[in-house]
Amino acid sequence: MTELQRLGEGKCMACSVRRTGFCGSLDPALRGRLAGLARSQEFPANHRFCDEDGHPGFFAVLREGYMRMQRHSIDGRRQILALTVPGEMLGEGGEPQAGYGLESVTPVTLCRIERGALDRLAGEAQELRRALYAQLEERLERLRRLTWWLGVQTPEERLCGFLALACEMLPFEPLPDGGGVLTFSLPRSDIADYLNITKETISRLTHRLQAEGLIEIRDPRHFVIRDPAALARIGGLPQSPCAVPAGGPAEA
Amino acid sequence: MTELQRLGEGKCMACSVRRTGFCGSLDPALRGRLAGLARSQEFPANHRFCDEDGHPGFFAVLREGYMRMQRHSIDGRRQILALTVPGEMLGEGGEPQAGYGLESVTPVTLCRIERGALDRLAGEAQELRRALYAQLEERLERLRRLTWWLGVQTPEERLCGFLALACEMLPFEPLPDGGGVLTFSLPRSDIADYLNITKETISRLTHRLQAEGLIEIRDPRHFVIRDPAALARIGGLPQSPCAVPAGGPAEA
DNA sequence: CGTATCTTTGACCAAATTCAAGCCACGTGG
DNA sequence: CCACGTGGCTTGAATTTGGTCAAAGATACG
Repeated sequence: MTELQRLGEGKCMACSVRRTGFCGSLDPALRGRLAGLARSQEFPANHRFCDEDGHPGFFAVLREGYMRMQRHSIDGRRQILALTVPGEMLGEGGEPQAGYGLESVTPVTLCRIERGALDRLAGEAQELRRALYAQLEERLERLRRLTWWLGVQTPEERLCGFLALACEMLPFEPLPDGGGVLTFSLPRSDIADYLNITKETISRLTHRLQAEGLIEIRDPRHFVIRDPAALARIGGLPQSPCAVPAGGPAEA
Repeated sequence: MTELQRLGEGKCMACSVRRTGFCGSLDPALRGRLAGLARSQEFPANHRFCDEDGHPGFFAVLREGYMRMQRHSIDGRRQILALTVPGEMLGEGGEPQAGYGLESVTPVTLCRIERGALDRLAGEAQELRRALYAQLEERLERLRRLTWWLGVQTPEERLCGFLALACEMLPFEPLPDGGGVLTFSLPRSDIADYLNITKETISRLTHRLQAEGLIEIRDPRHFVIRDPAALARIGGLPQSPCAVPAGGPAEA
């Protein structure tokens, strides 16, 4: 009930992810009702939202920054099971989800809704239920892709697939002569623990891809990618790997 | 509308998975309504229900046998993303799920419901929606575990985890002096493609585990497992790895 | 008894990890 | 302005592990 941080219609109207991702999939009336329940909050990088012993009724839409959901083994090995980009929701399952930790990768801004209030609204609004279900299916699909990567793809294929996807999910500045510049805010270690390769291997592979002319390393955080589709092909992704809410028909 | 194969109340009453898994999670009245829509069908081993180009509105509960959901790469590598045991539902997502093939591992008996009829019933019965959502979450959780296995666990750890889980999901005949006999109907190659190791490695590992006294190989399809919990520990699983609908309290 | 299928075993090899050190950009403080 | 420390990235050499390939057992079934 902290009036201070209440989001309200005005701030929601101005939100950059309002028309994308989870919020974008709702109709304006419902989004308005949700906005009334939401509070915006900022957190620093590497903030631990909940540890691997489960987390409380947490639900939020990520407005800015990146988050990771991860798990550690006793001896320190880590697997990142999901990376969340702005516009996506967090805390999809109603369950405690013990065993997984949720942390910010970069500084983040969340649009947070109390679990109970969300559940009450979902109880009466079928559309919200459908949106939540759709997000859960999207999560499942992404996890299948990750499982596929980890299972049958070589490190090189995984990295290529990841780069191709990154062109659609991370900041990607198109260049006049084709392709674009991809900006990573994620450190190598997080990419490594997502794809289950070491950061050394990422380094070796990116430089090999550069030698093959597939990418160009501007600096460690900026890659020029001339042909994302070529990477997608190596990574074994379908032509348009990730459903981006842009309306243009895919070229045949 | 094939009256011949209609399940009806009687056959549903006699079904072995009626009180477990998906069906067991529904209340009797709803289960009765579903039974009216269901048809029982049998299929041979290795029957392809849908290939990797997507499948039509398929929904069923597996009554007997095992199924696998898998994906192939162009050069023949395969990843099994889910193994389905009796009592579980198939075709969880409403979506076409392009990219994944669904096949029987052994001869199977399905209790099949037409997608449209299921959706109509779900539209009016909140409880059914909840059950479907719960199954989707269960799928997500299992896939996370598989991702964890593939990502950070060694082949030995994966196999141990798999064996421990198998004690709860596959036929497990308790022995008087502790432990029990585990029966595999799955060929090594399917286990291998699920855990992403080769069948040769499975063979080497099982024999090593036998040498270490953790298991005893009766014959290729029957293992004696004295202490499933020990395997679960090696496999990095929580104490009671899989929620089995048996009511007994876990020992501390 | 032969055939087919599945499992087991052994020898060799490739690939990614590990470990170690070096590099670079950045911010701090003298 | 420059030394210095820090964190992240890169590079190299040695090592290990599980895969590949090939062939031999085992089992079921006609």
